[in-house]
Amino acid sequence: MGRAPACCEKNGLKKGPWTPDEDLKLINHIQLHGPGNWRNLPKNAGLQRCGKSCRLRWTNYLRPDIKRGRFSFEEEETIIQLHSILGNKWSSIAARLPGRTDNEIKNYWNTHIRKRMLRMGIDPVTHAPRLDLLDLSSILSSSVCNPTILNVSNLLAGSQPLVNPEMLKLAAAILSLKQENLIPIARNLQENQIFDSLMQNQVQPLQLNQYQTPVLQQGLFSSEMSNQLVQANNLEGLCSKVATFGNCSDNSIPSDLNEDFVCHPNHGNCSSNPTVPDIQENSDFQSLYNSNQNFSFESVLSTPISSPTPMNSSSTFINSSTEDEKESYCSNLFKFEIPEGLDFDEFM
DNA sequence: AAACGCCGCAACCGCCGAGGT
DNA sequence: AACCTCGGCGGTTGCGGCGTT
Repeated sequence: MGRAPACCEKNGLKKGPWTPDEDLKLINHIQLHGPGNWRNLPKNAGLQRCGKSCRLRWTNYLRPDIKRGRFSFEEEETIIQLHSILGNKWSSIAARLPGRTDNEIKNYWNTHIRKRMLRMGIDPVTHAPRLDLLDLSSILSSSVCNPTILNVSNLLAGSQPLVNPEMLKLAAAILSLKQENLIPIARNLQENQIFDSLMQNQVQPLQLNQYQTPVLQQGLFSSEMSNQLVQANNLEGLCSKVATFGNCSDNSIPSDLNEDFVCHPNHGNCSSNPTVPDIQENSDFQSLYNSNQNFSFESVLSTPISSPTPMNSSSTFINSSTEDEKESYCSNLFKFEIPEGLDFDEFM
């Protein structure tokens, strides 16, 4: 696997995947002489590789302290939390996850977490709700508080609609519920501060880069950053509420909403409590985000890099769970899936 | 069974900063 | 100050496995 290194090709050095024999040579040499001096290592170890290739092979794969296998829930939680603070500083994130390499974390982020966040309507870069979803929140905010304001046809009119039509359907669904004397829901939404916080967000999108290393060094956890995480959580709550209602066989739901938002049949929450869905339902993934509200730098950064006790040592691993099961955490959390017809790239 | 397409991840690329001369 | 070497980092690529048609 992997690509052929240009430098190796130029120098007549071997390229591509490592063979077990090469691995053995590299391991034996490092066991005898230790890592380092990568430039001369290949020659001394009898390898037809460039030093850089040897170093990467060692640090990303052969190092004895590397932990293989699936990421635990605790690890995933830590990655997301740290990424919200550090951004794509994979080496810094890896330093807090004993046994994991920056490359492994980067890969896991790009292939699993990032995609899941997109599905959840969370921007994986800023960890804030997606802007198009914020548009929805502004519609809801104004219309729930002042129902005379909303004119759906105006929002969709013109060559460039103000909002994504799919989002508008969601808004229409909520307004429909409100008109069916479901005011408490709207009030509950407001109690979650979703409107205020999201409105702020809409005006000033989060610039997470400003919270990188300098903030870390100061040991501060920005309240604004915390708010962003909470806001993301709140938006999830909104989605949960809306989509849970969509799961009801209630005639108050516009038919076109049900067409586009596929609800999972196994949720069945509406039957037990059809009017006020509980956004605090058990969900590992939701608790993950909820935990951000209580997140402190100390809790993460206090773990020594070389700590003999991995931070997940006492946690419940979900290594045995399949990716589908992890996905189900999300679907349980939000009670809806983005319609397949929606092109995420279109919103990026 | 073969063809096709998607996905995960190992490995490379290119750039940068630190340290030495 | 300028240059060079080395190691590290984030971004990207593409092979191989696997599921689907």
